[in-house]
Amino acid sequence: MSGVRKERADAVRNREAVLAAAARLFADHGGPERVSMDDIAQAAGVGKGTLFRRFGDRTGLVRALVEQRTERLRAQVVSGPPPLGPGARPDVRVLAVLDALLRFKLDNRPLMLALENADVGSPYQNEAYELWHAQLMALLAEVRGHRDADFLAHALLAAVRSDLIEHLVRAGKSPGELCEGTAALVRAVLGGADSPEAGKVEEKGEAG
Amino acid sequence: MSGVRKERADAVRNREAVLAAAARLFADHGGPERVSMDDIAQAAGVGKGTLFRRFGDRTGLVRALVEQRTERLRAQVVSGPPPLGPGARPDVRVLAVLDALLRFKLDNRPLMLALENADVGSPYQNEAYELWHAQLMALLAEVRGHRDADFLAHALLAAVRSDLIEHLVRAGKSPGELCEGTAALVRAVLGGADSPEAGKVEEKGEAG
DNA sequence: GGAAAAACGGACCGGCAGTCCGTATAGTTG
DNA sequence: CAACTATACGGACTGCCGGTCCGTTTTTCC
Repeated sequence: MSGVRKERADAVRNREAVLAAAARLFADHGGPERVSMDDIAQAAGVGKGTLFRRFGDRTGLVRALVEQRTERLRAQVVSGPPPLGPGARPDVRVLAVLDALLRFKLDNRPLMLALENADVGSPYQNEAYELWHAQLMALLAEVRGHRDADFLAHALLAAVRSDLIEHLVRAGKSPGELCEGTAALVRAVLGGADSPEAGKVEEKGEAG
Repeated sequence: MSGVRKERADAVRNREAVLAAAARLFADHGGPERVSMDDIAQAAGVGKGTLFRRFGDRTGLVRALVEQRTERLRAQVVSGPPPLGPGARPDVRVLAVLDALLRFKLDNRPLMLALENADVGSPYQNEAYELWHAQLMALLAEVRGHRDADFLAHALLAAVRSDLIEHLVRAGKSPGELCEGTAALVRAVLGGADSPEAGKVEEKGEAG
């Protein structure tokens, strides 16, 4: 009775080995473009054929890596506890989401930089982007109406793009400064109040 | 004394031929990564050696193209007539600059997209970026104080990045909608008022 | 007109993405 | 446990591309 055979154990092992090796090499070398597929295969301890059979091509590998990395964060936003997840006030949540995204990218700096630069237009081809955008747009609409919510959500996300973060960090900005800047942007977009009272979004951590 | 010889005529001719060919090919193929240097050389009617002697490598070629394209716009901002150039009120000028940048990128869509994606971090290695940023930061500081002006200037520029524009256009947005979105973002950042009434940039007394 | 500087061009080199297929192995069945 | 089959493995192989090198051609200057 041949139904569907399970995925072979060695295949699973190899796939994970490749993803792990790729993540490390991309991070080490600061960009997927700077690592050859041969190097990845060798570091993972598999043949080149295996690598390409699994992931199709370089882009496929990068995409798989993106999905693996963002899944955790996505889960937190979709169904985690407030303020990131549902339940918090929309204004609070906008800041929480942006802040989480920023911190996530700071924590995975070389990798996320590599991933967003995978190829032309890649940050916008990433499936996760749609999610962040839809989420932010809905929240913005709640806070300040539907007008321009679409574009403004894109603008907020653009402000935490990996290469901008990289640029600022290299220019000497501290993570705290970036968080503070992001918060200021969010405040401005949310309702304009620059003063804390109008839309006091409780300060999250960094700006302590 | 004959210390310096002039640049040879054929060198000038060839350099321009290469730049023109590269611009066209990049635009046609939607990205500098998708065009081989051989193709560029052939399209320009020069040998490969000539191409590399002039521009060093692919990056150098792209950079030269960027400079050539942005020079006009730069001149307008630095020393053109208001509202783009000096003389206009800072709040007006912020919008004018952003809007000009947006329109410029819309007009040169495939090329600018290609240029900004030249390689990792490229939009921020572009010399012109420093100019736009410094300009916007100064203007923002005038309007709303120095606090966060640095980051907010970056955020504004991030909102008109070529790949975002490309994404939005492909998603069906009209240029008008993009301008409108940009304007909304600028209003929010400038002083917070979103509705034309509630708190425009403050009182816009025309005659200062 | 002629010599030297400058530039030209395309053959050439090393390396890399992606393919192909003979071999090895996990899983299954009796 | 042994045989058997589907599945996966791996690395040799191919074609292409970025960048170099150097003999040849063009420009400039006197």
